[in-house]
Amino acid sequence: MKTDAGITAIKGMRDLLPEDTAWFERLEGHAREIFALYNFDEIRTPVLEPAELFARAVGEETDIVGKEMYTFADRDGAMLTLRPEATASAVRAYIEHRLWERPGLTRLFYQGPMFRRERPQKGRYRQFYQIGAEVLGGDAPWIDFELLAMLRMLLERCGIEGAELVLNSVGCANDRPRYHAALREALAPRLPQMCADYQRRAQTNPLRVLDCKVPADQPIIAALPSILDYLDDRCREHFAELRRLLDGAGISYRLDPRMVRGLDYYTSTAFEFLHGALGAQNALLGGGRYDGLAQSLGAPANVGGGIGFALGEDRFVMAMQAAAGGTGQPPGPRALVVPITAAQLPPALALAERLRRGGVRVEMAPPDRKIGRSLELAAKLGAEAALLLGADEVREQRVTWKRLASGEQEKLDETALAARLGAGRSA
RNA sequence: GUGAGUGUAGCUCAGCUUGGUAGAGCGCUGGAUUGUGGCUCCAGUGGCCGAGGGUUCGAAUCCCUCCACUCACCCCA
Repeated sequence: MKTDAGITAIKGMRDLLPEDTAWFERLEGHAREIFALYNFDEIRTPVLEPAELFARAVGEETDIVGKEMYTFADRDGAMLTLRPEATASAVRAYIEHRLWERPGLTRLFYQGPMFRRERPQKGRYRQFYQIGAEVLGGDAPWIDFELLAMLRMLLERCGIEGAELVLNSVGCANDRPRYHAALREALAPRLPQMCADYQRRAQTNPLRVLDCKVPADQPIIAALPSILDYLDDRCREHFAELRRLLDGAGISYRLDPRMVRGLDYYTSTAFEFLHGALGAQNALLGGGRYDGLAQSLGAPANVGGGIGFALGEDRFVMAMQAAAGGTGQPPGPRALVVPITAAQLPPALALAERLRRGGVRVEMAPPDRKIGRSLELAAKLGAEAALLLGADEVREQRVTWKRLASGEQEKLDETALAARLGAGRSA
């Protein structure tokens, strides 16, 4: 909607209204709870970073860096970028503050807005929200296992059913040259038949050819060699061990040797959770291992690897709403305080203050309206009770408590009222 | 960057084919006699019909241009 001044939110950026933020808060609450169980602590990094950070971490050849970043010159000429993802920032902070010197693994989670200048569509916005976590300082398969187990718990807690875990290993720096060579060789005779995009991509980033969705190309892609046949001993054993752990814990997944990730820093383990309720943007969350990223950002060679994930809150919330069968409403006040005339406004305000100190969510009705109007308002707000305060009540030092659902009412002193409002309530 | 669809009241939409002064439901405001609600009934509020141009006596309606939004491609969370 356009305002009189013609000012609207800019393309791809939206206002999250109370009925939306209620879902985001629910998701974030569940995530914080579960992250704590796995001993993750929160990190908050700046929304602005030096442009170079993402070029180095995410990769010059990626779509994100190549054409989707909000990058601009600061007043002093420094090139700044609105973060398109947070792993690079988390690892930058990990190095900058030498967190690897703290005991044990470093487990960090984050939450906040990310920015990518893409064409908006269902489940995709230019400002979107991610929750993610990173485990830094180790590369053992059981670390990968724990991260996936944690994600399973989060999906369960959020009531999301039918999410499919897709798993692959994309190999390490050791494997890539051999696999790329094999890919190029296999592709060479077929390349002229493939779409133009992928003819170019076969040179710049052969792995991404596997991502091609053009139907005509599918038979060609199906016949290409599998990355899994080109893993070195270490990568192969790492992946095999992870799969044993997952199988042992009853965590099911679909192995997809064609699944690759769009960020260059990924190595070995790569995964996605897909969900059907999201339209074409069906990736609910994604992540993987990125051994070597810390070194490429300046960490010493002895600093261990890392693994992490990011989930798209906007998409996750859609899946939660699909599972709950509706979009829902924010909770609303527990009680509406109704001063019957303006004379009772001060005592009504005082009553509301005392109730709030007691932990009750309270709304005030404007004074001097017909009582019927105020009760109607209470009903529409979803309040459990209306608290009527007129001249009689003030004189008697009591409040008329009325339960909206049943219509029953009673004049109570404030102790009894507090008990009535406090009994058996959860937020 | 490419393609398709849609723009009419705060919201969801009808009206457009076959041009004749702008509609419905919901919401909001008030009323149905005094300090008692959700239902019902009555009334009211609210729109340069996305913008600009053209055709016409007359355009929400037909034509052109632009813009915005949505979905999809691409890519990703």
